[in-house]
Amino acid sequence: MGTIEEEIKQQKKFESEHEKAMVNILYTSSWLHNKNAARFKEFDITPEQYNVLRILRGSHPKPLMLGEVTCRMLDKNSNATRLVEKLRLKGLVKRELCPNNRRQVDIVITDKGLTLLSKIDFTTEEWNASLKTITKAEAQELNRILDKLRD
Amino acid sequence: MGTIEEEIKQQKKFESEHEKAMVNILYTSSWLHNKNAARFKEFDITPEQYNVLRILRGSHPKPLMLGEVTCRMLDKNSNATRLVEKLRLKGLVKRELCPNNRRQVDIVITDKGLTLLSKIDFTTEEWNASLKTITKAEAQELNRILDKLRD
DNA sequence: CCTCAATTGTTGTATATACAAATATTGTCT
DNA sequence: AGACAATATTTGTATATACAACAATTGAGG
Repeated sequence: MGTIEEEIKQQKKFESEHEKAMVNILYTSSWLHNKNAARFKEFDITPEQYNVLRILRGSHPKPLMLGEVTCRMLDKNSNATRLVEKLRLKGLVKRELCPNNRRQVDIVITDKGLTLLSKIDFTTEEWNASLKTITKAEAQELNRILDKLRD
Repeated sequence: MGTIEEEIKQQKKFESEHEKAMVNILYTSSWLHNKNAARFKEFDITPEQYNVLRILRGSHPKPLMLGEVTCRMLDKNSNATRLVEKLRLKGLVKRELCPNNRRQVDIVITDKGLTLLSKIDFTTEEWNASLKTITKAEAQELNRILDKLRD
């Protein structure tokens, strides 16, 4: 591991710190995603499916309709219908037509889903430790700058 | 736009600044990717295809074999064979079997590809301006922290 | 009530990611 | 030369992303 230039064997210098920061965010995100995928592999779910389960646990036992799941997802353009269907086939969530509005579909995490998440929780400590190359103050500064970038 | 908690309508507080930073990187990366996709749409290429073209322009007129393209890509797991094939069908790159090692495939950007990139270059100023919500010093600090995180 | 726009979700198609198996070629060892 | 490991790429399959078209339901206004 090293600077972003080394990682992608950049031939020419970046034109600006801003361009370099953009590439660095995209690259680091891919790196994080791969680490997450490896982390969840033994539990037979993907990072995206984990994210949906976390969202549903956050509102449990209150169900969320599909649209509410979508707007809480990290990637707003992804297709909650199909992600939820994958989880349903694994028995981790339930789908129910909402009785008072038949356009809506209520989604609830099942006991099996909650159990899976609590198993994954046990691996969180190790996970957090792997991010401790930066200090808490640096993490705060990172959050501040990223929030400002999207402003 | 606002803090990452608002963006994803987080119900509970993040457990740590580190966890929040991870989510923030993934979220900001998705946000950047979407902005990039919109930027390249009028040129009928995707951000991933643009990245490959940039890599090939960087070594032009020297060809790169597929493996060299792969290791320079932002996402190392993506499949250069198929990305390059899409670009070839658009006439933006050429593929040639390497004469001195028939396992290798040499990839070169075409004149059409170079012309396309130079057209896109004209939009770069506007693009850079949109990242100027953060200062150069903040971009530097961001780069430093991201590099350290991956260490 | 009837029409029509808005809401909510589903489906189709193209692109890219993730990973493993398969293929062809080259270099090495005996 | 023959066997075999290493290299370079291709292909298959599953997952997810991006976007648009479609369908069903609801609510508002005449």
